[in-house]
Amino acid sequence: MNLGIDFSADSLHVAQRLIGVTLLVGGVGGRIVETEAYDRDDPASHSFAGANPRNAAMFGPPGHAYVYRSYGIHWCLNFVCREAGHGAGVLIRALEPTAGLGLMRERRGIDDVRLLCAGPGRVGQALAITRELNGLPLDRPPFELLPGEGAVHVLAGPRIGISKAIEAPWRFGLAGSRFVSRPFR
DNA sequence: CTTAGGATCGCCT
DNA sequence: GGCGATCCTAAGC
Repeated sequence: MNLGIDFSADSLHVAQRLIGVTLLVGGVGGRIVETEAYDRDDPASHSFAGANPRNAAMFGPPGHAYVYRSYGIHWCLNFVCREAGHGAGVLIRALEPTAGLGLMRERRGIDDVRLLCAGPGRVGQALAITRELNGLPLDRPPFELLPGEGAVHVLAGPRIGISKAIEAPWRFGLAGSRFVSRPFR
């Protein structure tokens, strides 16, 4: 049970509910300000063509991590949704840094807070995400999810960096946040 | 401000 | 051999 978030729900629902929630990995992280939903019948999803060694965690139990290597360089973090075997998930695209700023600056090699976690690859580097975390449950260390404060206004728009299903408005963000990877419009 | 190229891994045809 | 759920740097308007 994480904050009343039901990870067995639809990835679209989970992606919106995660906005405003604080994500920490080993005590380092911040408030989630941007997510993207992916689903099994979604041409842009890693799970679209079925399970393989790389995306296996996406077909595992909900409420666990799916970590993948992007462009052979970056590590990106997803939260698995639906039931085991379905293949849905939510990509964590950006955080507003709130905890472990010094460590994140060191790992990223930059000072600008605004750019520490503004993008899925940057989140991975700042939180030291690696394949060791792939498949691990989100309700136990090193993961920690903390409830957001008050109501949040969530914006939606097309997902970024994909070439299929480019029109689906399955990217979500915290209205007014300057920590998103790209503005909503 | 926008655009272009390189880095580099795993699964695909 | 091709192509990404990306990011950084450099160069051009």
